[in-house]
Amino acid sequence: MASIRDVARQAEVAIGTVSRVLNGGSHVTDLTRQRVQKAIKELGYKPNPAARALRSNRTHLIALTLPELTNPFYAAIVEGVRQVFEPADFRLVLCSPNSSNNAVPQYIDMLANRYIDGLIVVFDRFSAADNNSIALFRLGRKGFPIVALGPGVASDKPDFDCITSQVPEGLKEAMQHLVEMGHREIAYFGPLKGVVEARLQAYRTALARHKIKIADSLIFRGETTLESGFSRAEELFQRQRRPTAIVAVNDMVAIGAMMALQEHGVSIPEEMSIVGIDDIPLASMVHPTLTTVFQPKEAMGRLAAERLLGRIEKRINSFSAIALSSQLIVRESTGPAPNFRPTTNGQPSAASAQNETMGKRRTLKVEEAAFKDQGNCIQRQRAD
Amino acid sequence: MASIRDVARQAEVAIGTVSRVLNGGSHVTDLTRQRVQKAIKELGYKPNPAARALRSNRTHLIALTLPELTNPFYAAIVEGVRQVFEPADFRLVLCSPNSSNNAVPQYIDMLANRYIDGLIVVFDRFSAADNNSIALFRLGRKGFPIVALGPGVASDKPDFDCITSQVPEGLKEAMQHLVEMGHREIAYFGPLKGVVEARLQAYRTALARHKIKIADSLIFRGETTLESGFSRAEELFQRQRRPTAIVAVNDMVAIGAMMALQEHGVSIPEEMSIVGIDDIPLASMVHPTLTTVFQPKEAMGRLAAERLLGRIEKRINSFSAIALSSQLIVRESTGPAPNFRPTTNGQPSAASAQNETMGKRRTLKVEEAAFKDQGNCIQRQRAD
DNA sequence: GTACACTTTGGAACCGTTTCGAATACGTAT
DNA sequence: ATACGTATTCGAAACGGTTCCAAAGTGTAC
Repeated sequence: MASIRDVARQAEVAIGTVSRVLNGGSHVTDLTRQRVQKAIKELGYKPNPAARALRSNRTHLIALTLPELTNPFYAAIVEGVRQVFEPADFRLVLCSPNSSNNAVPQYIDMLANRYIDGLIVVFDRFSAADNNSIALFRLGRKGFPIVALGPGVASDKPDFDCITSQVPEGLKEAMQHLVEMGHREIAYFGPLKGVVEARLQAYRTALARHKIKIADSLIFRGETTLESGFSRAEELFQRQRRPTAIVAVNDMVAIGAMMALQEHGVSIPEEMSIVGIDDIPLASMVHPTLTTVFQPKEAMGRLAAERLLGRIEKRINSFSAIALSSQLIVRESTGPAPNFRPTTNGQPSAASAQNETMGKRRTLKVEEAAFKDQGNCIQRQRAD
Repeated sequence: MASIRDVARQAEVAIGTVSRVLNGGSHVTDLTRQRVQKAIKELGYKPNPAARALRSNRTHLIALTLPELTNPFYAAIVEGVRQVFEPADFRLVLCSPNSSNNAVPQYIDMLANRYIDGLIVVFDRFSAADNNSIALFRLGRKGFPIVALGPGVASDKPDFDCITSQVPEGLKEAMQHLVEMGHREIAYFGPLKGVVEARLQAYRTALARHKIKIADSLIFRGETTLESGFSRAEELFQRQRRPTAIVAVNDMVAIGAMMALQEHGVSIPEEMSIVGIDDIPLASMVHPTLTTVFQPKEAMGRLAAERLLGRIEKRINSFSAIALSSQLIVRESTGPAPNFRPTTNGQPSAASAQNETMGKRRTLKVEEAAFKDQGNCIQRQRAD
């Protein structure tokens, strides 16, 4: 394998000159530059990244920890991150959790040990106050480039950037939407703890605002997977009384629930309305299409990547907590509750009036593209 | 940051001695070893991976390219790979395709440029004869540690190991299963080209063996995603005549199809039988549970990792094409075709006899665990 | 022709390991 | 006490880049 010395010999210049051609290239005549580039091409020379990393303290490697691989929400974030780091000539390392342990410790380790130049941590459903986070805070304080990313990461005084989206606000809209259509028994499917706890909290707050009693029996504890949504929905059929709507912690859970309901012949939204969160591609492809709280996933990924790159290149040295805007997208999976008649309509509600021909639900067409590239609501910022 | 010199000074030994304690540790007295280890702990010393990589030509980094992130099939493979590389103190880099380009080129590059010590390429649905593969073959010939992994990777004379599973054989069983239950119009959902082409071929061969005409109208070209399965199944409803069974290129497609069918009120398997391939966890959780061709995913990952590790450590220097066994798992999503009566039964077939009470389908209980850790059918092998 | 400023190039030092030949310490046989 | 073999330990030389300082080259003004 050709080294920089071979190139220097071939081009009849000093190794320092070759290095200068390689990086930036200032203070080199065109003539010598061409000679060097010719030699590089002839020898098929590629700089040794280990040597480079050793001398410059830059591995040009970024890690991105993901709580799970199979949720398309994360795929969109990865895409956004990549859009920033690929042009900057950084390589991206994806880290998923082991079967036994969480993904984070291993990659905290990689950061502390200079395998990677920076770390984007996508917090999972577990508490942000666990051991990993403590290690993360410590590294952040020491100045390692870290960005936290995810649904509802909350930290009062972060030692790194926190990028999130305003899901609770979007969820508030969603609850409003359901209540307006007469839903009073609204179930929640999802974890009770961790970074998505804010969603459950938003659900509760919204119910309280509308003076609807919060029934623990309507809160279904589960994971964030399709499977979990499926099995929670199955549980509904062991009950004598069912809710009229389900709010799911994310789209995968919502779609899992839809699958189970449709299998049992429950028609959506006539008999049951369903709301998801994320707006993954699948949400607009299933039938009925899924009403969901849009998150600007790629924009979150891009923003996280830009902040991280800024820290690595020492352009940025303040920490921000940034929340991108999030908004309800009404599609086909939500409709009026069974028996619901608008209050302006004085008729008594028919006993079990739901059927295929019942008045078609209002379908707001939201301009989705408008969200795709925005989101710039900086909430807090503090100096370095 | 403490370096090996700091440790040597603190422990009052030479740096070479510290290095020996770090690696293996032969030719060191217990006393000095303890002194060194004490110093390492006191200083919080961690070897610099860049320096290590530079000197030893080992980055201790392995890349694994995945065609897509969201299919659980790949998650299982990742898990198997990890089981081998984590104990060996290698770090795993996951690579997913960009929105614009394939994942492979970037990571071929990483291998050629010594960012990583080895590469496991999971071939995607695209042809194995494209540009990437050619670059891969070249690197393989040059002796870079590479293992190819995936459903139906075929190469007569590989310059690296190829790990696959005998899906065509399993699919043959599945077709047999369907034909025995009276199915004559069996659709295929999946890509027509690429490494999964062997599946379509197996489907065709099986039909031919049973003297069933192969109708192009029953071959539904699609992707390998849930969405694709969903939309192909939707297309069925635009036809006046539908098949009685669907064979899908993988479980995600099969489950997508199930979703669409159930939404339209088609009961499975009474009106439509469905067969998947892979046996992802979801397959045994949906209702009805999915009949599928099991692939030993973790075992494939482990085997690929072991071969790769062997090459990296220069223990192995031959190339093998290894196919692990794959087998049909019959669950609930397949049953007798509508109108089907076993030939031993002389009764004329009733006009549209399918209903809930119709004779329960035969349900083979396959001992799944038996597959989990085996699969050792070496097909071809050639010396270095 | 000489002094001076400025650009380009050369060459050495350094980054933090591993490795290997040389040096030392130690134990045993003579 | 001396010689010798073996088990440890030392210390220097890589590995392949980047960076910085000094040297050389070039052009302009006097």
